[in-house]
Amino acid sequence: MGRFSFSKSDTTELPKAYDPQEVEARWYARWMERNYFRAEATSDKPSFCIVLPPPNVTGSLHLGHALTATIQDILIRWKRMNGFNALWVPGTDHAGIATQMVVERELKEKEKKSRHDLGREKFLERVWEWKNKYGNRIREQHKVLGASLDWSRERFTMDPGVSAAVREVFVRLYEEGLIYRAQKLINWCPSCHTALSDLEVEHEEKQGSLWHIQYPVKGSDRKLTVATTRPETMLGDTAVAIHPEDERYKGLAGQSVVLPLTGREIPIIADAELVDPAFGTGVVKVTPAHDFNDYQTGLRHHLPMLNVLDEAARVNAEGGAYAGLDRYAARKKILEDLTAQGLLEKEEPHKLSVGGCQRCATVVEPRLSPQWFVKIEPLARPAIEAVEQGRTKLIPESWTNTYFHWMRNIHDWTISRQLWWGHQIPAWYCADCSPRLEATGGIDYSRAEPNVSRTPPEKCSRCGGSRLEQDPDVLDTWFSSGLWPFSTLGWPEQTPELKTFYPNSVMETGHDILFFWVARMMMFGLHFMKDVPFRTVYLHAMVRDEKGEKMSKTKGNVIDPLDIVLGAPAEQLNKNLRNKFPQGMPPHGADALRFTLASLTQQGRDIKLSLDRVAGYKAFANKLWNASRFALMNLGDFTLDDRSIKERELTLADRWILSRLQRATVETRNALEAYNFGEAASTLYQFLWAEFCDWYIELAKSSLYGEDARARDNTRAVLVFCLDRILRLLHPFMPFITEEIWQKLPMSRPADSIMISPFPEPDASLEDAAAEAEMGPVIAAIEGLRNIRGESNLPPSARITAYVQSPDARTRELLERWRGYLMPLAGLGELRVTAPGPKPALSAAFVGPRMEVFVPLAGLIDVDAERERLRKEITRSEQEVGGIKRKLDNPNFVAKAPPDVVEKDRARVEELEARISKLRDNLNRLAPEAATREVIKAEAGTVEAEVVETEDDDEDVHEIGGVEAEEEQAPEKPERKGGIAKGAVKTQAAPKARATSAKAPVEKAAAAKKAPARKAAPAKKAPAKKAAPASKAPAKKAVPVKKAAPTSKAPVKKTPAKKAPGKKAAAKKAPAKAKVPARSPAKAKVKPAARKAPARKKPSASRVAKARR
RNA sequence: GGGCGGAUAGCUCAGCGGUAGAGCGUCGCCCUUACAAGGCGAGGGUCACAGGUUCAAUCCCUGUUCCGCCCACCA
Repeated sequence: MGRFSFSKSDTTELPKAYDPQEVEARWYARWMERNYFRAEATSDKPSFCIVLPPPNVTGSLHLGHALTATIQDILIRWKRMNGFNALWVPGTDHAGIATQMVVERELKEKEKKSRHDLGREKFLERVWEWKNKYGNRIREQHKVLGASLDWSRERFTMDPGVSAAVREVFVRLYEEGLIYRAQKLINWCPSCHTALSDLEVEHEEKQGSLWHIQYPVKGSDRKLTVATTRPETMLGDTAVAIHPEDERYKGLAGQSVVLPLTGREIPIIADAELVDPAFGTGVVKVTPAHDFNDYQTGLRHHLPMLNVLDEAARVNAEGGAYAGLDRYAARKKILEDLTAQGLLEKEEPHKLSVGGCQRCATVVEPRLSPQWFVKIEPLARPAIEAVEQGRTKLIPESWTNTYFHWMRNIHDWTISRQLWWGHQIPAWYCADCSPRLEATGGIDYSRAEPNVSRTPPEKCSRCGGSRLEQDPDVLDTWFSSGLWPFSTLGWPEQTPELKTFYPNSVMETGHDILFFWVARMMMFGLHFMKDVPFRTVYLHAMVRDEKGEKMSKTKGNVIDPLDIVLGAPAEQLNKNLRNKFPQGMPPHGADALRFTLASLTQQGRDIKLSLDRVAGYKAFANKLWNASRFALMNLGDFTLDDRSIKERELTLADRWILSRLQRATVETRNALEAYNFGEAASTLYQFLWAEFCDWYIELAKSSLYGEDARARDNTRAVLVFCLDRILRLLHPFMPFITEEIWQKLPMSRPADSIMISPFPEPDASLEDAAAEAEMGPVIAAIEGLRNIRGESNLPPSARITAYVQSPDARTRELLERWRGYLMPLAGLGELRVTAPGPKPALSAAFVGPRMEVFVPLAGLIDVDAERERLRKEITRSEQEVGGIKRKLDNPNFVAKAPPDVVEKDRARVEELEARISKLRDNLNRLAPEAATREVIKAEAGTVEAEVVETEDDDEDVHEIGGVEAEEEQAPEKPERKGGIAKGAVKTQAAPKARATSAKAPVEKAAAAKKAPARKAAPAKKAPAKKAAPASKAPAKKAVPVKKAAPTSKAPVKKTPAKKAPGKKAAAKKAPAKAKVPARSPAKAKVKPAARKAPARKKPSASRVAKARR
């Protein structure tokens, strides 16, 4: 496509805060209009295809769906930007039981009717109406999330095309003998009145009882005691079993017992498989029609199978006196009767696992009935092999074993359901030649032979009769979804789509449907397409609430993803959320939700979604917005041309950020390639915030605001270049905000939307190790200075002077050259870079790599805090060096560890020791005794401040007191020693000379101003402001004008009064004080404890360390 | 009864042989002209417990204890 050049009108200034609502609504519509989601079967680009796991049509998206949509959209957008013909197929599932139940419930509530009252045809019309009414909701929700689905290919599992595929598969499997009909014991839901597959039964451990019941042996006085958890099934007993080797019951096999209550006579059989002599009494009642074990036993021994329950699990006519009773009522009655007859020996507590219906939780009843089955083993075998051979790969890999285990122990699949909503089974029974039921005269389906056919047959293949009735049952929902990877592409027609997009590239879904769905797709895909349905299966975790609990309506902890995105009034929220958001949930935007979900993605575990996290990523979006806003505000009429960025003459910061960008690009791509969405997200988060915003933008200001027009334009170019790349890297995660900003960048665009422009390629030539190395000292110096400032609680407005001494000419040259970075970022008023020499007296010091940085204390640094800081640094370094030395002292280590590791440690020791000695040195110079005797000579221009000999110059001390404001400290100053405040005092050695010196006044101003502004009095700092400036700091330009307050020192005087407002004097000081005394002891304690802390633990330092790496 | 995960900072989680990282929360200073949904600084961890392998273990092996999940026709 052509290039779309930037036009000025596009660059409206960005609003100050990002408003996702407005932006998101706008872009989705535009993408749709322009057909960007459409993938063509005829494209010559490599194809990449994902089919969306079809949600239930009548449902509504939950967070699990949002996770699915997010991950898949990331993959699709990423691939699309990488030049793939990326197809993402949307669709919905008819979800048999679930949907039918919903409609039935409504019918009952609104019209007090059952589906039988309506009849099949009418009822199905209702369901379709329902589907048409609610079926669009899913689509709209996906749009809100930004999912780039190809809506032109949307499918529904009961569409004519997909239905034809279902019939085709059924008929072919039947013809191949892989689908059969049989009367077998299956799982039956007495409430839904349908058969269920094994998977649809959920087992739960429950506390039940084991009842011991006596069965009189026929023709003797002996009684056999059986143990059972389900006494009601005794009505259907057709034998009693003992273990053949059991001495206790020797000789009984072959005799019979009289079944209590019914008087029926049943045989005693010996069966080693069923009976475990050690369990219970060693005698088992056998009920083949109501228990899977007994069923097998019944087959082995050719026992009669006596069904005593009806479809609702009530006792049927076979139950004699108990007929009509519900199974549990029957149990109760039976136990009572047994007790009355003295046959109930005892009842003991017993834990057992009970199977419940997945849909309605009703306890499932094994039931003998005619059903359709898929003979699964022949289909499972190739599906196992495909994974064994790696033709399909599961991610995380740990699922592979689970998959194998299940597939190797798989049972035939019960596919018929006694429902109305679904694919009616394409089998017809002949009314002329089928066997009839005696009772009703209807066709006896358990014995009838079906005519299986793709279309309704004209006549019966057996007798030629034409009165054919279709099998009333429908297929398991998963039968049709199992075909999804090819049925959506037009199969059984040989469409171009099928050719282009099968096998699909990735199947992305929750691990909870590995068996339900993924395994079935594998089997069907391999069988009918002769190839795996997809190359990769990515299984994501389950989304839980922030406490790790499953979200469910009954728990009331469900969070609707759309509420997170769009916000919601309080009354619409669940109770937890309502507590958290009494005013209603604020909108977070789809981008923030998506980024959150992507970040939380990690292998094989539950995802606990916390809204605080979402809020954090909303802030991230805002950060991106504002960084862009900053750029746009500072671009002037600049437009980035197509010339390579490297041809420009770049500053250190420019080169550095480009190098970092290159690394972030590689890392992001690698992470995505490996499906590490969380890592990709975190890489981008860190890069944008901690490197681009925290460092680059700040550094760039020096050239952006500078005089040099060329440098300014070059930095503008780098800004735009970086933003462009960042936005593209981020686009798959945050499609909306990235598009919105990208459209405003002044540059020529490769396409008119970011979503179809190329994903950033790594460009090794941008990597610039030299630039990263050069940034090292700059960053180190800035961080060291900030640390000093921070520990003394200096306000940002206070300018300080820094003396940097480095033995290394290169370092000195660098710092000198890039002083434009150091000064603003470290808040310097003045910077002197020299070779090592005399150190400024009474100064705070930072020992960095190949450099020492000094900040004269003159009036603003808290000496006590500074000492503390140094001690801390020393301790840390000592601890680290101690550990390493211990290692080096071990001859084995030196002998066996790789030489580079040893070398590294040696170097580290050297470095640390040098550092420690410098730190000690600096600490000593701050020793209270020393301090009293030092005088700062470093006045105004005298860079080379000298350590002044010990002259007792108390002036500073006095000054201190005199230094106004500063302090209310006075009162709390702990003891003084030799006139020097020893406690945490903002001391300042302020020789009178200082007054004339450059900085001093400034700091004073700052200090003064700060005092009043104490946060203690949150609201009004207004007055404070005024008061502040005053002091002797008249002219200093260093003082921002605005701050420089009016005139007189009068205000200053006032300052003392400050305690009144409750500023620090009152509020903060007090606590501080308390802290101080406590501090020492505590400190002592802390110190030892702190031993493990390595020197560079400060986050920023490590961040940068990383950055430098 | 099998199998699979997990146990790391107050919380949620990364890291997975060379003595620990993020986000949120906490504490301190700041409304500094991109952003207070913000900036700067700080504090916070015997990496569940016990053995073993190794020069070196949060990381590998074994066992234990707790959590969680899956599978299983345990009368």
